[in-house]
Amino acid sequence: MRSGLTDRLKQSGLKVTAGRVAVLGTLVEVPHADADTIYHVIAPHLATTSIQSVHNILNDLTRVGLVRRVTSAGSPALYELRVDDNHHHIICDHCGKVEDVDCVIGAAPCLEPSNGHGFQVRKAEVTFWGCCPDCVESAVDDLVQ
Amino acid sequence: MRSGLTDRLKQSGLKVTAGRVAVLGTLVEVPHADADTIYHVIAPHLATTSIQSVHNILNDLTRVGLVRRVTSAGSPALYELRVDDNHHHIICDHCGKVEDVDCVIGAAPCLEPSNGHGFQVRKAEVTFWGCCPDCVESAVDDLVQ
DNA sequence: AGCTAATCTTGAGTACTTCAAATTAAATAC
DNA sequence: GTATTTAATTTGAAGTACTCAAGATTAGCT
Repeated sequence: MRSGLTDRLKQSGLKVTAGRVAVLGTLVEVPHADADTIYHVIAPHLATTSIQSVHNILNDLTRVGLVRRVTSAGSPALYELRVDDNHHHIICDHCGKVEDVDCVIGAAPCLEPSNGHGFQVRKAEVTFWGCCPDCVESAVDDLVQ
Repeated sequence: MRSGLTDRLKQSGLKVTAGRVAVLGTLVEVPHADADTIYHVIAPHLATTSIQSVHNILNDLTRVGLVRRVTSAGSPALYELRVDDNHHHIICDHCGKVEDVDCVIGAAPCLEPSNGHGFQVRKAEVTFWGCCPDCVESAVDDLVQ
């Protein structure tokens, strides 16, 4: 299931190393993982690696576009395998679970701000915050915007 | 121009202290400021305060809803005076400048994801990334998604 | 197999933020 | 106006996420 990981590295001009394949492999299994999670997944298989190396690898992969970095309020950065669609994320307020969301309402209405202040808009990120099904039962909270 | 700051604190059940008024006053002047910026603005007027106190105050103000915390990739958190509309932000890739953007395209299309994975959606955050007018002249970069 | 540049390892260090205990100040009651 | 009570601030320490840099190692090429 992790076929082509080495090919993707080569095509991006990166050398194929055990660490990079392991990080990519982890992201195949865990769609949204932070650096620490990835480290704990691969550490048993790569005894000599470290959390710094994982950050290093993730930076490299992000730089060449194999991986996408997602930062959300008050949590460590998450990484996901880059898919070239413009999907977004929904995050659970309670447990922090992250799910992908296809771009809202048909086309991509969110890609054009009504007033860009003269900015050249390059991309738009949409993050939904809410309560995941598992947490909905436990509490019904304030619905402030 | 900073009339009503003390009233807002009282209405939120917070005691009116010099530090809180100063932080709110700073946010009136500087619409998007991080904790460090706020500290440097108020430090000359409140010699005994500290960056930790500023964080403390900002947390209190955020908790009661007087201030909104905005986190963006790779930068310290920014704070702004809460306005109860659902406006969003556009951030410059180069200089980090932040501007407000009214909610895209008329109503609030972004508040309903096409597939919520069963989440109870509470709010949506839209962040636009681009190049501000000042930086546009210097470089025309890659326009990746 | 040998060379070279890229990559990893290791340790230290930085930025931002949080925590906790003692001090201080604001709001209320007197 | 003063005392009381409760909340807020100060101060120091610590934690988390991440970056930097120097030397050791390894992938990919010839």
